[in-house]
Amino acid sequence: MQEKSQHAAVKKFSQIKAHILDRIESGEWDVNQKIPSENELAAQFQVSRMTARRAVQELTEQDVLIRTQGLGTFVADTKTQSSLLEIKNIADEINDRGHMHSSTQVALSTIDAIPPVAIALGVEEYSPVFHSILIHHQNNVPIQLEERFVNPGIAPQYIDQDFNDITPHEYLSRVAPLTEAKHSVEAIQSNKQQSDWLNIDMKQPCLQLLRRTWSNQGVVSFARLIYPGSRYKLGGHLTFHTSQKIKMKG
Amino acid sequence: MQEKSQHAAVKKFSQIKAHILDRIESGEWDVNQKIPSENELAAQFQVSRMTARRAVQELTEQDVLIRTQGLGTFVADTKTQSSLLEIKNIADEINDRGHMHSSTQVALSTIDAIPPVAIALGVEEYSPVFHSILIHHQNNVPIQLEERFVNPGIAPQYIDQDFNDITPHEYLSRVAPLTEAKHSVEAIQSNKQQSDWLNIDMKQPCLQLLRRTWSNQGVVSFARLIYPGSRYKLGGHLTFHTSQKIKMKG
DNA sequence: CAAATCAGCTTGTATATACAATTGACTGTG
DNA sequence: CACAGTCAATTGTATATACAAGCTGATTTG
Repeated sequence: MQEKSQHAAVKKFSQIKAHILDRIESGEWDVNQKIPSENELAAQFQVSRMTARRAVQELTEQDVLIRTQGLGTFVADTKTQSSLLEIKNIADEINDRGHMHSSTQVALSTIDAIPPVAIALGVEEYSPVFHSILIHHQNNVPIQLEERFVNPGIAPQYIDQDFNDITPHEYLSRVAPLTEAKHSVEAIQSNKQQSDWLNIDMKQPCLQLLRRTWSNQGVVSFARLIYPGSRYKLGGHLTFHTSQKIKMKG
Repeated sequence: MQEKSQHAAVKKFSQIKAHILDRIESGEWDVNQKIPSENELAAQFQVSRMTARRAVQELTEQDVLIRTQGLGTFVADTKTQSSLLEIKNIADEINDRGHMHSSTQVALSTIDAIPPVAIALGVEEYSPVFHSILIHHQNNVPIQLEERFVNPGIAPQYIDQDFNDITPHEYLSRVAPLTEAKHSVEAIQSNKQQSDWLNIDMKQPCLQLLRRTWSNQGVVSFARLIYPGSRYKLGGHLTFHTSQKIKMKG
């Protein structure tokens, strides 16, 4: 069965990025500590210097590292973080961390909108809406259960898609560019069905993120995203929030 | 020292970036319009493809351009959105909702910093730090368990306060104005002690929010905030920010 | 001793090349 | 006409190489 799809293979430079991030997040490499040079990384990972350089370069652009010509590369101070949690889509988040994202479509159908769904979507109660369920994996481990209700008036072709090829978020962004989104986060206990899909024990604590998205035509979709508490933290990583930074010369 | 002409001092890839930005800002290249391919730019500027690529690549990372493999490079829409969750302190949040906030001090002492706490606070392992535990209520119902570790070097009088009168957050804001904060959110199961304090059944799903706060003197405190899943949702708040102007250096 | 120089490391810029992956258009076949 | 296959263009990944430029520490020189 070919239900599974890999939206991206893990590139060499991504592996090196992930390795560097791991060392930093584990505390093995402290702030201001010098990290291996491009040549050392290249030798260690059996890649060319240019490939190692790319990994280091991209992390530098994200303010994770600081480089000085002639001196070396150092772990950046983490101070420039905001008190805002950035909610990104799961595929980008996984890829940004240098891991492999894949997803499995579990269901895709038209259902009658029960009142809470109808209210969230702004449609008539018991009118038909699209309903999809996907499981997202990081390195083949389930990390998010995505249940989504979609307004058929705004994305009428949603039902004809194959979400093994493209994520619902990606598809919806394409057909109805987002103008607004609202989130809420809470802790819940997984039920039997959810535990099965996420491959965790029953009644484990999970993060539940509810998201409503708008385009200029109205509410596009209402999604319930469930993450196993043991495998996911929201905002535990650097929120590089392209701020206009003052650069100081030391 | 050999003199160099100013023209040679400007990097080639920078010249190409400037050229592309000029075309976009002058309106010559409209939004969504296809721009010359890497090979065309390389030929036009008499550089290698990799150099032209670098210019286009950097602008893509700044959301000025959008690239699609096999298709080409296009001028991006000037608006990008990201949704951010705002984390507020519990007392303000409860008051903002028009409810009554109260808190109970459970513990306040000096302890030796075990390694994870020491790392979070940026102090020596097993050096003394302040430790407080409070329960916050909304309309007399427990809604947050606050466990906090405080850097004594920055708030030496923390240990002498009575946190039935003032919240730790309020006190710390007063003595060491916060400059930065970092959060992570996850789902956990409450243990016996936590369940008792929050007056909930054991092993209920809870939101755990970890917060590190900085002042300009360093890490002020590290807090673990636990909310019963049944009583609290982290509020969704949306922010749009238009892309900032890209300034070229050099 | 103090200053200048040099050697050796680092990152920065640039080139040339190869092949993979994706898209869209073209083309031949039934 | 419909469809499948092919092909060209384009971006994506990766390598190998060369030299420039900046920093540090050791060496040489005045």
